[in-house]
Amino acid sequence: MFQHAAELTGKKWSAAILLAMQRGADRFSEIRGSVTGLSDRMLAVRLRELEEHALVRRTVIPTVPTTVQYTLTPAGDELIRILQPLVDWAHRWET
Amino acid sequence: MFQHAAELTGKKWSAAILLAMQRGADRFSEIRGSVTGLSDRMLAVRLRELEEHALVRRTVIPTVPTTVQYTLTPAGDELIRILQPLVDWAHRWET
DNA sequence: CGGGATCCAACGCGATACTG
DNA sequence: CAGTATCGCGTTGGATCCCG
Repeated sequence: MFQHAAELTGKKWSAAILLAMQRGADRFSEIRGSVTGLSDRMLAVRLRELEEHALVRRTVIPTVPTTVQYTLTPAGDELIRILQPLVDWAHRWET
Repeated sequence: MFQHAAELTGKKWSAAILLAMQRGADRFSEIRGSVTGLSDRMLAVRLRELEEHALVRRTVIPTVPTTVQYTLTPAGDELIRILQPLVDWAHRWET
């Protein structure tokens, strides 16, 4: 059901995180830095959800200290493009 | 912010209600009847939210007993059309 | 750097019962 | 017909502290 997609993207920060990733943020601290008000915990929780739903892929890079890279999967990439009209809609009708 | 739109449509039943209205349901009991599992309370709550956000207009018709008509505003109508690609996306990627 | 663990207040929403 | 009132519990999400 589409309900899942709507509830997932409707959750606080989810869409903001995806949009940040689309803008090029691919590391934990980059995403957190580009979304104002987002806490460590919520970012971690959301990333796990997005990963479970196969919208985001998590890649550990064995450097010291280890860095982790997050990339959009094809499904995630397509979703974020679909979300764009919604962003435009919000601007058009906002009070 | 578009966050509001995402959170609003992400709430349980919201999108289902809008879709029911697009399919022609314009009275309280019609909407409730066309969305399986939807309770009186949740429909009333959602309709109030949607009305506050100017996606739905509420019109009281002074008959006996009084009937109430719900119609999509231009904003609501546009939103529901924007939501359609999301529905398609969900079908395409669902596991 | 990239998180996990815990605690807790606020919210979401289903069930039930009642109303003009 | 078109709602409102109340209860009760599960879920969310912010704060804080800790870790490899």
